[in-house]
Amino acid sequence: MAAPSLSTVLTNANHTMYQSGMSDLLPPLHHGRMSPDSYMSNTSPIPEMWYDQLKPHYWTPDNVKNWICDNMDCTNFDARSVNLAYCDMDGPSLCLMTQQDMIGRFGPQLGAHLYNSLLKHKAKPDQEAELDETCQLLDNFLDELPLLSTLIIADSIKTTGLAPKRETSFYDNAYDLSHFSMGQLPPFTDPGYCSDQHSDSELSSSSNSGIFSRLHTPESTSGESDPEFSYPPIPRIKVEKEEEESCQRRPRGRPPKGSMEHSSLYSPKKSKHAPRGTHLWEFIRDILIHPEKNHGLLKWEDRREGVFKFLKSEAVAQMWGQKKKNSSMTYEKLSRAMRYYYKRGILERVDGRRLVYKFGKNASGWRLSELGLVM
DNA sequence: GCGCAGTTTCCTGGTT
DNA sequence: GAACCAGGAAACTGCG
Repeated sequence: MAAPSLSTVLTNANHTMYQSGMSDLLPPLHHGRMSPDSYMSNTSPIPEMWYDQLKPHYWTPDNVKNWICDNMDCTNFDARSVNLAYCDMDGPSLCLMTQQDMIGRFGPQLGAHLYNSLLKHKAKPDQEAELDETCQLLDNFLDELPLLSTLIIADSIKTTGLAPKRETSFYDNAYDLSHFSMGQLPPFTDPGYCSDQHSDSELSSSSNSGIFSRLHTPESTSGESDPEFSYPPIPRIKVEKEEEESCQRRPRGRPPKGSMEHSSLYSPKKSKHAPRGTHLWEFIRDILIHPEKNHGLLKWEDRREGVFKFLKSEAVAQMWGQKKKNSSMTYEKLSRAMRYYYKRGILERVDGRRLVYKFGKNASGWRLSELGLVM
């Protein structure tokens, strides 16, 4: 390897920056994305290649340095011939550079290589777009639905005997909680499930930050939050007949006991071209690798080993149910599906630990190397 | 229509 | 006692 010196220097410089907390000073990334280093905030070391997950325009100075290092490594370039100060720039500045600028700074060989690499990165489709559906689901789930707030209210009633005061007018339009006493809380309602009745505009009247600020997730970093959400099953109230009819759909799986008589609900109606969607383990993975959207639903126990834990098991199950248009999903059912992954090597057992699972050899897309190295 | 993968639902029994 | 785990069995959906 001809370029260890500068790589080492830059890596050490990065490390010093991170350790000194300077990364906190980096400007926030666009689109609400977190800086790559914060992906690793749980248990993992500093990422060196997270720039690969972002458009060059969003790269931080660290991302740029790592990118340069990688290119020097793969071209066996002698790092000693590069002025370190030339590497100090952020993504937007880098994107403004012409090929001549690159060659001027880094020489004809490395400069041309860097310029081509930059073009590739610019043209590369955003990998995170693949996660948009899950992200959107997370946003919708936390932003539009009363579930978690309902749980908070239920919890509040359970502990104090009093319903918490409502803070926004959102529920006044969509769910008037004052109509519900304990045991008659409004059901988890899926806007996609009944999209005819509830347009996004009707339901999305509050910002993420507003909802998030109202959510209390005190255990989100402790790993001991499930009891917080160990609420009794929320009874479903009857919905308007009109809504009911439009939302009627034969649920997947074995029909609930005693439901076979209701043939109107189970008339064969198949949409051959409905999208299959992601699998459960992919859904879980996508939540895990999007910690900025996670908000304490799941957390990595051991990022390198792929060990993770459900912090709000029922909430995740409800989200999964929302994705699959199945409002009766529970953690019990979700966990059964998870256990089927053991046989297939997608998950591995983690004995003796509740709510803890581990990605297996047949699970992909969660490893740092997969997320950061693939061009 | 068939077969299969991937759940979903129900269930029993065990553990924490 | 509740929540969770394990796994068998049956039923269902989506897709080739």
